[in-house]
Amino acid sequence: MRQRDSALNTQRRHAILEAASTCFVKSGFHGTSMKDVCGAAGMSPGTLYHYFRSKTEIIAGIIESEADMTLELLSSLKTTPDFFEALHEVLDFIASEVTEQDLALHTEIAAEILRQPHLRSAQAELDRRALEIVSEALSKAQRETQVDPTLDVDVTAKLILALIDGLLWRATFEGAMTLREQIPATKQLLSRMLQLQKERS
Amino acid sequence: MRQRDSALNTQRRHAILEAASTCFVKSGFHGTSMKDVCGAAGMSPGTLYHYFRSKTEIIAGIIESEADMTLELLSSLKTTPDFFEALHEVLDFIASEVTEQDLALHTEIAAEILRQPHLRSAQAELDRRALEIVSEALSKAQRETQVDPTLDVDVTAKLILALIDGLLWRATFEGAMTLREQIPATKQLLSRMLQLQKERS
DNA sequence: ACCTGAACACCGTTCAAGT
DNA sequence: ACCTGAACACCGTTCAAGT
Repeated sequence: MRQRDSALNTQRRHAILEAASTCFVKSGFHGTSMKDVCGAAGMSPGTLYHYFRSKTEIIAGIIESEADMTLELLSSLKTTPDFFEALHEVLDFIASEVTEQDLALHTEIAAEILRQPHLRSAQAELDRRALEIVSEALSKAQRETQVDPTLDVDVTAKLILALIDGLLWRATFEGAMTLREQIPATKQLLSRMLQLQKERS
Repeated sequence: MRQRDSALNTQRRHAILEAASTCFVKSGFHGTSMKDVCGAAGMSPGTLYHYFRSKTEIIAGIIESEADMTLELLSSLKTTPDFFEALHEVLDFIASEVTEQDLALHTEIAAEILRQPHLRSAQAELDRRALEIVSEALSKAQRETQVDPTLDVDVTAKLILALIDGLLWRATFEGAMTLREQIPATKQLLSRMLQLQKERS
């Protein structure tokens, strides 16, 4: 994407993303003007537009760095010997690391993803990769008879991700504390959903 | 909220909401200017601002009418003799009635809810009422031994709503068709989650 | 190339003036 | 009260000019 990548270039871009994140958490995406970001980053509008072509591209930069972390987190599901233990670790990580501040930024990002077609297709691509990781992890767990082999892995993977997305969405309104309270029940739900079923009536 | 409610008043407000919805579906919330809404509704800016104090208040009006439908849909869970049948009907309704256009409007609404504090607290209030309905329905189903009595009704109700929200959120990127394909697996998941458990191991 | 800051186009909202 | 449309304040972005 970027043609040149000098030390100055990456340094300035990073500084802008940091400044913008701070502003977005404090005042929201639309509550902060480009002038605000310029002030926080200590540069003029012309300079900022030299490194980012638009306000949306700044959000895209923030999304990109968050996406890497998400995919890395999910990857542990593919390498672990115990699928359920790894799944619990993922949920615990979300519960412990997600602060009110993170949720505020997540909210601003989500709102802008919903609005901008370009960001939406980037998110769709991220979702596809996340889905692939979880599907493969489920297949592996099925082969090792840890997970009910009658389940369709793609559909099941989508449900798992939908559940996590829904929990984060609701945490936006109810706060990080309520999210944390949901975690044990979520683990139980996933166990009942995925584990080998006994014959029943 | 409104002090006077003459026929002209309600009629004009309704016309504005209709015009705005059409514009938002076509161009998005930020893609449509107040001038666009004025044109679609056939009135000048001054007139529009006579009936709605701001662009946000227009979205608030749309949300209000959608919220009523949501709560009414969930209410069937409380009155039904068969909880699972009613739950399946709710899911089927969502799958059948939600068109790509509905999702587009839902997306714009969601984005703005995330952004505006005033809308967020309105959404939180709606969530609280939805939660109450589902919790009560679960309690009733437990008393009638249709649902596992060891489950915490509040936590379980939140999980059900989170799952539905997550499915709708993902449908935003993957389309209404994919949502429909998820419904059978969602029913199975909810059955495993809620039904009386046989002893195991 | 990297940077400045004034200038431009646009949009949400207001308000003096009309009926 | 209901309505008009010009005017205001603000914001994302650009560009001539500098180094």
